[in-house]
Amino acid sequence: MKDPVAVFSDYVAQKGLKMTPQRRLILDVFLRERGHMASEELYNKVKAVNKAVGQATVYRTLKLLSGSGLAKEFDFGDGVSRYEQTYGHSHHDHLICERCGKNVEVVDQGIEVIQERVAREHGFSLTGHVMHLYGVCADCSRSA
Amino acid sequence: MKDPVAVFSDYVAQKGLKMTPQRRLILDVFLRERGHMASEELYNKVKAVNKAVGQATVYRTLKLLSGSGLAKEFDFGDGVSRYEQTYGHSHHDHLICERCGKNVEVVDQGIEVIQERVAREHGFSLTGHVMHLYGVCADCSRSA
DNA sequence: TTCTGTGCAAATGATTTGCAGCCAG
DNA sequence: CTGGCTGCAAATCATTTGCACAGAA
Repeated sequence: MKDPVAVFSDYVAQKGLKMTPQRRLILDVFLRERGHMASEELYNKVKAVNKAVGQATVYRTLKLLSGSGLAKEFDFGDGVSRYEQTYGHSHHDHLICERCGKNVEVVDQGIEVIQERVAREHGFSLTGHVMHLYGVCADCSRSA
Repeated sequence: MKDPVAVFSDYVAQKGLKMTPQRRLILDVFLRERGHMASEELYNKVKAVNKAVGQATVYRTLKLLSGSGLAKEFDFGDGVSRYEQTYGHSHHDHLICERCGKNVEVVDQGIEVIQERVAREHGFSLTGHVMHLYGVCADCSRSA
């Protein structure tokens, strides 16, 4: 399995685009992080390494990462787009606490199978899905 | 079962708010529609009846409808919030065609049950969920 | 009367885009 | 060289908010 940097280089090259130091830096910082990250968070972490990088570049690069398949864009319903790593990360859904915002990644094979079946029943071929379960986590319901 | 207008009146009264002609008009227009509607679409339809109604009032009223339980806010990932009627509509998930945007409402009891179980396993008490299945519909895959 | 609601316009906040110069291929 | 990049600031776009007046309870 190629390393993510190579995946990105290939994607960029194949699109006739260029590999720049900014893009490499943003990719590095992005890969170093776990979980979901908003563009602005990433921008701040990137600035910590190189203050000269512009916010627009981070936005533009995140789109490229998305296109290359290394990142996936998520929208949790607060007006901020978040991105999560998909490289070496298996698919998962989200279990979100409405009180504290805690975000747990979950997978259930049963759900995946049924989703496929539901789609097929309606003549759809499934390409992806987003499932967010909202609730109250143990900690929050205890301290309520 | 009370009619939706009564549900809204009660909600408004109980909150110490007032029932105004604008709110009634917006509610009427909203109820007359099927499917998912963005604030601006609703605003346009409302304006067709009464040009004097302001866009901000539509936004504000949609929030109230949401709070009253008559509407549910949805975010499909394009930066626009959409609302769908929940009155007399049972819960459902969405099956969305990536080519033509077709949006089919689906329910599967099996998924609902598993979702509950998954949440419980993580100590969460579930309050709601959003599930969007993305794929290509029969029509689009035929004409591809 | 007393607040709450409304329309309008200005304010927000995230994301995008135009531009002039820079640099990877 | 050349067309793609970058940083900056200005521009968008959906949504929110401040305000003075209007109107429901």
